[in-house]
Amino acid sequence: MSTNLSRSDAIYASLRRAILEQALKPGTKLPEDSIGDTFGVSRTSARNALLRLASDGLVEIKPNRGAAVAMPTLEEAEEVFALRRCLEREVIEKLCKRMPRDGIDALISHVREEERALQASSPRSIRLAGEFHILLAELTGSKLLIDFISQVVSRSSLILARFGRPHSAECGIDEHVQLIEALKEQDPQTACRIMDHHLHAVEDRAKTDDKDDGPDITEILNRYMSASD
Amino acid sequence: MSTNLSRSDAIYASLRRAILEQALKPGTKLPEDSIGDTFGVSRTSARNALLRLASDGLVEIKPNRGAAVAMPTLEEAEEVFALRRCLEREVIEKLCKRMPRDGIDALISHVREEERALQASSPRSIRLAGEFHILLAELTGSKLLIDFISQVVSRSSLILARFGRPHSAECGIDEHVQLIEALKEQDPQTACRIMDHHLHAVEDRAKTDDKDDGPDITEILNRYMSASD
DNA sequence: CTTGCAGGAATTGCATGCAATCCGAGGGGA
DNA sequence: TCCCCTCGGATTGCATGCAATTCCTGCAAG
Repeated sequence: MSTNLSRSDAIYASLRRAILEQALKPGTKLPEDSIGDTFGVSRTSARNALLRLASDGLVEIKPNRGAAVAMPTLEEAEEVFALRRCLEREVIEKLCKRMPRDGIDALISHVREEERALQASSPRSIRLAGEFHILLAELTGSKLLIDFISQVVSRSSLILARFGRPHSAECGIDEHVQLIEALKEQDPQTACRIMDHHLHAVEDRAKTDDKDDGPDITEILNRYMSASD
Repeated sequence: MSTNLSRSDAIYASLRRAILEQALKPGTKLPEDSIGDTFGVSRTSARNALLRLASDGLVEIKPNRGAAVAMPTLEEAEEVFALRRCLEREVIEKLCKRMPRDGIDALISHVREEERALQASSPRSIRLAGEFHILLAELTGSKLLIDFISQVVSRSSLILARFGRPHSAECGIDEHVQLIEALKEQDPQTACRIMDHHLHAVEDRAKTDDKDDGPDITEILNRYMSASD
């Protein structure tokens, strides 16, 4: 069966999307009760989802204090980007050695979708920009690498939500296109250079810019209850 | 207070140690009931601990089927070691650039403890060998790097438990000593070479060698209930 | 004006009960 | 003999109730 989605899975997915699309901003409190109520399930399932998000680094859970969307510090931001450079280099090297059939096509069509979302000013564009990098990792075929890249990309999104300019399209789409070109030519030097530049460009958007906590999470969550993409 | 250990924390720690010291072998089933009973808590807490172990990759949870100590495949093993080389290189580069005061001393004293445990044929030696690498990561000061290294090291232990020779001391302690020397000289070339060789030596112990499932987990767990090191 | 402290509201941590799910054993039919 | 189907055991998924913990508010003393 394809309906393998237990209730906590659905909540996990919805919350994750809401955070990655910056609908839930860093610092927003996420009480088990409210989440359970808005999704029509008990605290147990909500708690479960929050635990998983915490292990992804997307929410922080303080004992007896509750969960909240994680607020990465500038220090953590540096750690994330340093490690991300390391991991993305590994991805590029692997892909230059062996790019799966139809890999380039998949990348191109993803970038197309990014462009579409960006022109429509859809909040999806924020998430899609990150998922481009996850798609790169998926093409390597290494489950673990996919996992790790997903984590640093998610955390990067969070960092941009915390420090970046509001609603900045985190990734320059041109750079994605250039990267695809270098990968097609199996040129790891160029590809790494582009990637480094790309990540630096993202990193440099870190400007101190604090935002206050969001008030009504139920209102936001209602928009994210559907499991559709 | 230092007693910040909720019940599920204690269970998580105990199970983790038992797995890393290969007292619980890959494939061993871990029913929530049994664990809860042996630790004197309800299934809720046991479940919580199992969820965290699953996100570490140490146990696999199949929906409605229960949890079991993860059985990594040879394919996954390759992924783990490839990524581990990538991450450990990052650690070495960071440490050659900046080694914290007393870092070398900490490493030396850790190796001493490894030697002691090995001579005593204690099961701790298996875990300590892995923790040497975690200590290296800790010296970099990057929380995220510590986290990722911990994951690949844990998974490596699991792989050795599954495929390696029984009770092999996974890491050659001499190589740990050599690595410390290279770090002291701030020689990343040599350090990386040693590390690569070191990891290859570990990886090469992968010999197909299946073991049957362990019968009495309660008996094993009782030895791991204490939170002591 | 600041400081200390008690009371209460909010929230989680945990235990337990019940229903749902999955797998394997065993019987009946071809 | 082989296959399918049903039934039962085992185990989890989820909901709910209660106790424990934390923090915040307000008041009174210095």
